Amino acid sequence: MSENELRKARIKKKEELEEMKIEPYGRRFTKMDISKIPEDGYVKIAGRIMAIRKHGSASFADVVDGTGKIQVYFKKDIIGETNYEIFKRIDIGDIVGIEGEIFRTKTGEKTVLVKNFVILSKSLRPLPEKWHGLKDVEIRFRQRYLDLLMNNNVKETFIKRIKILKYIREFLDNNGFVEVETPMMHPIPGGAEAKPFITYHNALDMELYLRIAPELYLKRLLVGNFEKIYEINRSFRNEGISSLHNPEFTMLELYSAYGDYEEMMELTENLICFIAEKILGNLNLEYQGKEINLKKPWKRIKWVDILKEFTGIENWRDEKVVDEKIKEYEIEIEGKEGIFDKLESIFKKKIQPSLINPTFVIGYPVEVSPLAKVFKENPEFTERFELFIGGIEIANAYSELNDPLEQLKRFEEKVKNEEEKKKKIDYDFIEALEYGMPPAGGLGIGIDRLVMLFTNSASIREVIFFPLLKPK
RNA sequence: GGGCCGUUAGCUCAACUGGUAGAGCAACGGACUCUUAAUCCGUAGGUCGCAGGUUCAAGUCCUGCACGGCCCA
Repeated sequence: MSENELRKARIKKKEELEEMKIEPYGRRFTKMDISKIPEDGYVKIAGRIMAIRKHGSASFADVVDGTGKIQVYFKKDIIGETNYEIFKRIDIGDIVGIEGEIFRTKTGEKTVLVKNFVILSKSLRPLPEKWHGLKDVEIRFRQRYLDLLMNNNVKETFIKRIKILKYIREFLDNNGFVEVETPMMHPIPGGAEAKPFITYHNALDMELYLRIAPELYLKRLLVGNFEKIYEINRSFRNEGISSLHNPEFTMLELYSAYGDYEEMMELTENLICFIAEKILGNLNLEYQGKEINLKKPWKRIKWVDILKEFTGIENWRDEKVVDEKIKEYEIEIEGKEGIFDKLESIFKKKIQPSLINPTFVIGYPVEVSPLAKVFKENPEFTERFELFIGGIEIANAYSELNDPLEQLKRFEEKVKNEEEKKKKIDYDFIEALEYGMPPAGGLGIGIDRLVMLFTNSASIREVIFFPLLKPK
């Protein structure tokens, strides 16, 4: 039967129910969770019919709610002729409310003997097949509700995501942090290097940018004497889509006044281990076939050292040396990239995939760290680290630059002309710094990627309910 | 943006070197009052992603496009 015919057959049943004075779309129904059904007694439950096994005048069905699954038994003797006719018009996918007696079948399965039932929602479209589930990735992402309905492990993944967020809040709240909210619409995009989405405010007649990072606003709060703050933020970057990138994504950013990047390393270790103990019960993680051990302390290595170790590059400021390696590693370059883009490409290709166990890479060049404080003894590098686990970049943190004039200089170095300066430099932020921001440690953790690790997901789309897809 | 792969019934998948498009589940009709991938008998269901082209003949070969996946950038 074609899709339309299947739908028509169900609409016909709906109309027959209406002729029998049965509402096909019911109302408030007080029910108990299926997972809490006792061993015996009388219960009222509700849920979706996921399977029906008809045996003439008696039939079994599986009912699923948000908490679990139970078998129910419709018997003509018990519910009567009329009700059995109503039952016959129930399809797989319909949502029903049921009351009845709990008993055990011959095979020992806990079952509700239906005494009474109502139809709460008549489903007009057939669910995907019960045995193989829904596999078509495109349908899984576009119609996530079907994915959640048919594939149990998908729901588990998202429940883990929800728990991870809960444990992050629990950990931070217990460690003296407060959760704050800052704007998602920015007059000047800042806090990261990324192309923003542009939007427009009619009444103010101005362009606004969806935030690429909350950093500059959170630091304003440090100026305002908030000391330990975090924001679990949705940010938006108008760039490519890949198994690690969704245009909107969730990040944790936190700031600790009077701290530094070393404090952030300890905090990152403690936070992720806390989550691991809660979610996994231990510190051993398997990600895409790779064994990861989260036991503290995690490896710490300087950026220059790891660069040298994996590539042999010592004089990394020499563009000729870098270009040679680009050639050697067969990395394609669009031509316009600067030396730091090239170094990043080399890092991503030759070093990052090897960083399976948690590794803090410390001391990035100041040129690629415009918001970070430099080392006192070596101003070429910043007090910054990136954390890699399972070959994925998970976190980025630094001792926050709190010298307003130095910050302005760094911003100005990034822009080429006067016109761009006006547009791109957040002078309002500089002004805030001029009132005095305490030294601080700041940390950003990619939540989607963290969830990928803990759920062994190969793609970020597996951990975002509705990843961005082109409309069909 | 580039390369490779995929798109066939509502779902999961077949269809050999081009030769009348198939199965299971779901659906529909029937039998059946302890099944659980219920079983048994029967029926129906297709713009083979879209548009061109080659050919006597295209799901199959060629070109373009759309969407998706993986890899690269």
